[in-house]
Amino acid sequence: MVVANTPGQRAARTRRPTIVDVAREAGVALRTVSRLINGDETVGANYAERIRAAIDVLGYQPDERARQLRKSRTQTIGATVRSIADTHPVLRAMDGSAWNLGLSMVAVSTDDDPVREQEAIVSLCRRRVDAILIEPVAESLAYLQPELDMGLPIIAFDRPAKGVDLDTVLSDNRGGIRQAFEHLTARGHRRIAYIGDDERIYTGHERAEAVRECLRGLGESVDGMIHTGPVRAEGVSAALDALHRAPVPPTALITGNALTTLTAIRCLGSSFGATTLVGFDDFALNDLLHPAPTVIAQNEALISSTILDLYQERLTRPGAPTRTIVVPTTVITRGHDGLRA
Amino acid sequence: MVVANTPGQRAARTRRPTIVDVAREAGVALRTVSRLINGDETVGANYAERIRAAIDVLGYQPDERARQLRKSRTQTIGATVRSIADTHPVLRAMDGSAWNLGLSMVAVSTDDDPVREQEAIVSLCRRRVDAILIEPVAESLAYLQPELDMGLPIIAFDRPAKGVDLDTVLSDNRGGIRQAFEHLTARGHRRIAYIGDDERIYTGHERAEAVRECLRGLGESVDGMIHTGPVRAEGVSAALDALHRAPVPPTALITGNALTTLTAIRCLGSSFGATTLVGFDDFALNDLLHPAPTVIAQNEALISSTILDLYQERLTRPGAPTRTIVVPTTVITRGHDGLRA
DNA sequence: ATGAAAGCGCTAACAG
DNA sequence: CTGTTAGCGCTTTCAT
Repeated sequence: MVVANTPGQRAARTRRPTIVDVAREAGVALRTVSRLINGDETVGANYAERIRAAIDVLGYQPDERARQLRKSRTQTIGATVRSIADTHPVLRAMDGSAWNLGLSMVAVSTDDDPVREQEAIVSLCRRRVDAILIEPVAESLAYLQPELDMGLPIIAFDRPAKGVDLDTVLSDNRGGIRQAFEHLTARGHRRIAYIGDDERIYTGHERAEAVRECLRGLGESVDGMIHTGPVRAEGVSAALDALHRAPVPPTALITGNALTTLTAIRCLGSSFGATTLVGFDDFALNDLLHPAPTVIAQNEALISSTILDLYQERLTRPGAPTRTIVVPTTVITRGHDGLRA
Repeated sequence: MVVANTPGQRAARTRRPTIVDVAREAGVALRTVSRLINGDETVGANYAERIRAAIDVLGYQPDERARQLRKSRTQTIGATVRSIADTHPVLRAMDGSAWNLGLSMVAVSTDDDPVREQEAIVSLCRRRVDAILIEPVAESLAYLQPELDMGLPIIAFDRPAKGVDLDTVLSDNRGGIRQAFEHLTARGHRRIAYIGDDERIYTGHERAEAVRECLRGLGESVDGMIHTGPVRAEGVSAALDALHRAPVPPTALITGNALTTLTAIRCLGSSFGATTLVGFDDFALNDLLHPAPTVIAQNEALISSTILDLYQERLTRPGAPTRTIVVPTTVITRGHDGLRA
């Protein structure tokens, strides 16, 4: 590790200028500066000029904390998500649209741990965010009720919140599985297997359940075709083995979420190319794989704008009944049409 | 899109309790509540109990804005990065270590646009973050000087800042390229080509320049072996073609960053497997590719801890000369040892 | 159109 | 060990 020291010293510190300094420098009242900053048109042009000059020469920058403390609004919406590290697509989409509404977004990770979830929510409340977006984890979010009563808009997404009545935006998990089945049956598959997330997780449950329904609808046996549990290499590998050794092996596989899809591909190794696979969730770099798997993609853009709509409406009519909105998924067909499992 | 309305109405709002409410409820002085909240041990046990009960019954949560306004510290460090969407590995690493120091991190995107960069920095200053971490973009960051003078620690990473003297943490770009050459020459390659980012970008320049040095060191011609420019499919594709049609085609290829590596793999398509490739930067899902490319990885953990060290030292000795620290890279050898370009 | 003054919710001197 | 009080920097009535 190379270290280079630059000789120059740093200048001595000056106090950070406040709005009072600006007012003094410009020779006007504090109030007038404030009005100019907040875009009030009723400031004399000559005054405005003097103030702007003062701001410039002092390098004044209003203190956002003080401003927010005084106004009630924070112009910030907070979000709790599984992991801030893996850039949640919904958040990414929201960040853009929120910006257009003059809102900032701040996200914090829960690691799908109820304790961390509550810490995250508390931290957001202490920052007095204008709204909270939650990808719920805990068995009960009843502790949110006081916040709700105080008028804080709280919206659940991806999974419904338990123990409390929240505005909610979900993907159509069952519809997505049906789309996967349509894709596969159109290509002649009937014996379709599923490997997915723990059924204690809402999306895991919904998707597995939908697979059962579809299989029954086809008159196919469900037995041994559904493998769910925490997504880990061993589990997926074992499931794959079991499927392979089944009396009547499946001809196609549906994986329940992006991580399962990736894990399955890793486990399949070179036999991946010979497996007909449809994955729930699209993921980055998907197209680099050979063959690239067909996926059921969630409509993050629509989910994001729906969340924002719900937020706006909640502001308008704080007492209105909560709503749950289900957003459809889409099949993205890629070049993966092998015929063997 | 399915919409379900839940009949329940929301309760009327109550005012959010303040520290005064807690004091009144507990029948103690405001000051005492404040001391309890801030972990002051000198609060009578019986009082403490009463206060805790009051906090609980009122659902009191201290206002972080007010607290920060009063204290000078924000306990937050801000960062400007190319894109907040693609989870910067350094930030991810920093988030963890910062947490251990009781610091929060807030990141905002620049899109490598100097205007957005300045907006981002200003926004962080207005939030009065305790320090700013910058992945510099602008031709001159001289406008930061007043902030520096006011004692705000500002640290550049990934590339040096121009027009201002900042503490800086860089990867050893040239060393990384040398490592790539060592890896390749050990496997018998001498005609090594390079496709990389625009040389107007610091890392792009350093890496391309290092390739030239290495090539010359081997006594090989540099002519036509180096292709740099904004990373786009057409450019990379054209470069690949040119390389392929060269009088003496290269036997190995170095790609200058993750995006170039991915783009090259896309362009190579099925001939990827027959290409000897070493990429600068590791990337997610790398291992899923066949064959998985060998990469020069940056040491994000070390970069992150170095940044934090620099920050701490700057707090301790505000006037000290700035330092530039260069962090070594590592070769991650993966199963990609084909012999043709 | 502008100026004086109150107060957002909190912490930290300073006395008791 | 506890209570009173003065601000942090800003917005915002309320008069002028």
